[in-house]
Formats: sequence, C-alpha cells, structure tokens
Amino acid sequence: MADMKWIEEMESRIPHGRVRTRFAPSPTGYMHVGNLRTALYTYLIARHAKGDFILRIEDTDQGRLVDGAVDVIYSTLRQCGLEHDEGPDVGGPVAPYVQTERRGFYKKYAEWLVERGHAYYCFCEKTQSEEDSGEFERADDPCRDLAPETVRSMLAEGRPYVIRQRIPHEGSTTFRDEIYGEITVENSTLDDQVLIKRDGLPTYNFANVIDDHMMGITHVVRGSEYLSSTPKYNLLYEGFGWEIPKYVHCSPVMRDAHNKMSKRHGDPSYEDLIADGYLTAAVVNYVALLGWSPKGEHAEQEIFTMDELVEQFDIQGISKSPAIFDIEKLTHFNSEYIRALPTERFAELAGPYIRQSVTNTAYDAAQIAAILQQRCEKLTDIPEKIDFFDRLPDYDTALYVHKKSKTDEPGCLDMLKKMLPEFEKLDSWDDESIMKAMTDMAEREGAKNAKVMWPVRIAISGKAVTPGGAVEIARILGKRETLKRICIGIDKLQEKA
RNA sequence: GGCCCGUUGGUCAAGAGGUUAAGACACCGCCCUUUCACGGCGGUAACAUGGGUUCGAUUCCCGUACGGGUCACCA
Repeated sequence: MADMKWIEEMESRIPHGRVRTRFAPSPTGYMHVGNLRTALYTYLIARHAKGDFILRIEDTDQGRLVDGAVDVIYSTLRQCGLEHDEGPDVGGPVAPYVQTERRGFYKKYAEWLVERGHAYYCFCEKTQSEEDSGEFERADDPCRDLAPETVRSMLAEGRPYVIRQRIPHEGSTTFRDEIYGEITVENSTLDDQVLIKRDGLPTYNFANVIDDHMMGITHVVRGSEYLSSTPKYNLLYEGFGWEIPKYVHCSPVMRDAHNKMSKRHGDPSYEDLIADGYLTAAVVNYVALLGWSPKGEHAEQEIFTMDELVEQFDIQGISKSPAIFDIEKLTHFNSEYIRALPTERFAELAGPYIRQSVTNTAYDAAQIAAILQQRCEKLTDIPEKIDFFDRLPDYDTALYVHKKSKTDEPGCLDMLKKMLPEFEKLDSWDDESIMKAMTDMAEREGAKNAKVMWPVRIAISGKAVTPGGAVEIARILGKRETLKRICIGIDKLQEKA
C-alpha cells in the first residue's frame, strides 16, 4: 500500500508560484564546457524570472564516484557567479538535495503509481541473452496484466521484482519543448521502462521525475539527449496527475562537426581552460553565446556582464542546432576581458606568470604587467613574451632587418654606436628622457624614429616582437643593463660584418 | 534498422514570405604606428538538395541527402 500520509506530507512542502530550476550534475571531478553552459542557462532562466536556482547532486552512480568531486561543483559554480538558493550545502525547503539521501523516496511514489494503474510489478527473470537479443518486447510482458491477487502473493513470497511504467499500447503522446516546439510520438514506440530496479533503487529517469516534482521544478533544463525519453516523462507526470513542467532541451556543445566535447578526446574542461590562462568571466561570456543569442536592441552585443545576461536571457534565443566550440573565439573574448581589467587586478593575475620567466626581482612585476596587459590574449602567453629580461638576448636569431626595410643592417650597427654615448649621458632614466634621446638622434640624422628605435629594441630584447616598445623595455631593464646589452649588440653586429 | 531532432560563409550567428542575406571570430589588404598588438577602413566567403504552395521563397509543406540523438534493471 502506498504511504499516502507520507506522500501528502511531501507534497505539502513543494513551493508553488515561482519559477524554479535546477542544475543536477553528477560529481565527476570536473566541469565540462557543455555542463557549464547548461548550468548557466538554467541559472539565467531562474534569475531572469526572479525565481530559484537549485543545486541537486546526482550521485547514485557509485561506480563513478570521485573524491572531492562535489567540491569542484561548488567551487566552479561560485567562481562563475552561479550562486544557488538551495542545495546540499545551504539546505532549503525540499531537502535533502543529494540523491543518495533520497533513496527511500522513489519506491513510495512508484507504489502509488502502481495503485493509480500507471505502473506494475514485473517478476520476469531475464537472462542476459534475452536482454541482448531484445527478445523481451514490452508488449509481451506477461506481468503487465497479472491479477492483483497474484501480484500480492508473489510479493508475499518475496519474489524479486522491478516496477515498470505502464505505457498505453494505443494512441500518441505530445509534449511541448520550449526550444523545439511540439513533438508527437506514437505510444507504440515507447517501452515499459523500469522505474524501480531489482535492488529497490530508482532508475535515473524515474528519480528525475520524482525529484523535479518534489522540488517544485518548473523548467526542466537538460541536454537534448533526453528529448526522446521526454514522452515517457510526460506520461509519468500525467499518471501521477501532476502539472507538467516546461522542458528546455539544449543541443550539445561539439568539438567538431561529429563529436561532442569530451574529456576523453582531450577537450578542455572549465578548469583546464582556467589553467590555460583563460579568465572565468570570459569563459562564461563565451559559453553563454555558444547556442544562445540576444534579441532586439541587444542583438549585436557580445560582451555581457552576468547581470546583463540575467536581464537579456530569453529561452527563445536558444539555438536548436549544436554549436562547435571555437577556442579562437574564446581567446578573442579573453583578450577583451584582459584588456578591460583594472591594471592592479591584471598585475595581480599576471604576477605568477611573470615570475615564471622573470625571476630577477630587480625587475618590477607591476611595470612589466603594465606593458603586457594590452598585448596578451591569455595569461599563459606571458612567460614567453618577456623571457628576455632574465636571459641575455639571442642575437644570432634576432632580426636586424625590418621586414619592411624601414631600417637596414648597416644602419643598425651605426645607430647603436651613436646611441650608446647618448644613453650614457642621461642623468635620469625615465620614459621621457629615453624617448627624447632617441627622437633627438632621429631628428639629427634626418631619419624616422623607427630607424633609431628598432635597432635599440632588438639589441636590448633580442626580439622583433615585444610587449611595450624600446622605451619601456629600456626603462624596466635599467640604464646599466641597457648599456650593457647595446654594447653586446654592437659586438655581435661587428662580428657579422 | 525503428522513432525523434537538426542543416544560413571555416566557426558562432541575425533573419519570421519581398533584405544589396546583418554582426562577431578567423583570414587577406590598406591606413595609423616605435615592432607586434590595439584602433580605423575595406575584402574573400553562406541559405544541403529536389519538388510543391505563392505574383514572389533562406523563410511555409512534402520528399531526399547528410549529420546528431535515442532505443539499459547507466546516468
């Protein structure tokens, strides 16, 4: 007999009258980009409607259990600004929020569903070969129409059983997805899926329906792989006489035209991207636009704060077709975010990367950060861009000739020789003085500024491409080191000549 | 294979019967420039396909092709 008292008690706890969404990850130890996007959309739908965002942990797959995996979920959501209103850590009106702690709930609902005629006990023993060959067709299931007293006695005997959903043989089921619209399928294509397994635990599909209902979820947001099981969900809701939630099925995030993003194929997870030097805000912004686009006056906007996303997000803007993850476009977003950072904040983030290659603390990290910020696409680019500070430049590979021939090799040597005493003469070593020494020289020589600055840059950095120009680099290097490097450059060029 | 879904440039995408078919990334060119970058300007590049419906289809309908999903006592 179904425990109606308990069910009524549970039903009375369900919040009504507000939008409630849930993110229900399985704790795997990392956050897929696709999962992150689902979490984001789920969060945005709730917040946009001033509703509740709930975190539920689906940890029933003990085989996949990973230590500390739940903490990864908490910290990722926190970093991304997806704060939940209810969840295992903060509690809430429909606790518990961890599926293993809800173990006992499902069977009670399943028993009730049996009484309502939409599920039945099945005592069939299936061999593995029958299972594999699909020999047992749903329509054939002899338990579907067992007499009640037979069922009672078999139960009393302690015969093992599963509980199956009773799906009508005739007719069709129509459900509405907020993105895909109305979808109708023939009931004959649906099978009497197992709700409660032989071990008494629910199947994923059943647990989901029960949890979503018990938690008052109004918008079920999930991957499109669940589209084909949705008719069965609908039949379950109908069988219980419950209000059907709105479904929002999101197409997958792909690695290429054929495959989903996956850790297995070496595709980056959220934490991999962060380790690769991407900023959380850039990742979130990019991912938001991967499968969703704003409408109306904001249709052209690409950079969004979380508040703006909450304001603008609209289910109508979610795309039906899969989107391929494009690391180059993410990189573009990242450089936009890096450039927009307050200088102190960038210095803070860049510090560790700067020290990876500039170990000499005589060189001020803040000054180096200042020349880097506008020219850095991701944080991990930093060490290689500024490796010349610690190491003497490699003049043998340095380019002494500008690709557009603004300067030429003999001119370079000449110019370095001329600049050496000018720099030596300087009393103060600041941008203005260094610049003036060089522009004065250019003027005297009747040459373009580049004719002077190019060889100096090469001599002191050994690179054709540097963050900042000759002036900034000379300033940070200091007068002594700058002079030393120019002398070496002169020697090298003379050797070559 | 059955059922379901999808298909606009290389990628993300706008478009809602009549548009020179937006915009962004990437790429190319020019300008600016103290290199690169940034910025500015410009360029290459798309409606999978065949039939309808219509005065008119990227837009609506049907078929085909291609792609994806799903057909577990996994989640």
